[in-house]
Amino acid sequence: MAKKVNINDKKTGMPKDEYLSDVADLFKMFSDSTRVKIMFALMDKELCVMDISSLLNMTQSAISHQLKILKSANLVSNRREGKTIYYMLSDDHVKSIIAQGLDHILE
Amino acid sequence: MAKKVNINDKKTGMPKDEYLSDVADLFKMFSDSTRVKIMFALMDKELCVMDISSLLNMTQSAISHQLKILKSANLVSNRREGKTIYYMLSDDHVKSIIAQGLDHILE
DNA sequence: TGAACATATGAACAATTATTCATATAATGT
DNA sequence: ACATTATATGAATAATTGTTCATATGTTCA
Repeated sequence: MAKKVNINDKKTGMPKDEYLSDVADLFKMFSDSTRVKIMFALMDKELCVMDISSLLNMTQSAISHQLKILKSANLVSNRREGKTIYYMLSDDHVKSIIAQGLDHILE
Repeated sequence: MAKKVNINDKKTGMPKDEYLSDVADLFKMFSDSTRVKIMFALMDKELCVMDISSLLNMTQSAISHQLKILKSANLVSNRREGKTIYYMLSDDHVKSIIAQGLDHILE
């Protein structure tokens, strides 16, 4: 039988503060339209920084800053190929979270 | 045959800016731990403002402000019963979004 | 080695935001 | 009408955050 980890607080019955804070931090990554656009663009294929900045019509610096934030949250990863650095989603969850968001607003 | 609404931009092939901004705005509602806690608490049952503030150990005012924000995003609704106002989730999407967030961080 | 290109980074700034405090609104019971 | 209880709201404040600008780092090729 699989071990069941208890994430709930004994008093409130809710998940411990830490977990719900982590949930909020996760969604914070999706709460900025630039980041959402970046992640959406990466759903199909990997892209380099310049690709993304011209696709979104934003400066290389702005994109680079946001990519760093997404990477620190482990939502994107990258690989270098010569001078170019390609970014990709690091997790299928990203796709389904965005899909669910679109679902909700289009309902 | 159902009518297919095109939400994509012709140039980029991505959903139009407006939609991805709306997605970001939706997730912004889930990007604050107080709001996440409130919505989690409302998953089971409706609660009045005082219930929520004592459950989360926060002031009535802070909770009231956040409830207003959630209501303006149509994520919660309320009903009055005498002096008391009960809040509830207005949408099953809320549950599944939070569940998916928890899923991701617990994986 | 040096020029050219791709990306990263730090500081600064404006804008947004969550909470607090004080007070207002609304409903109830006496 | 008045005191009490429940909730809402406006202003103020501190903290966080996204973008810009200037510059640094790292890679390639001649």
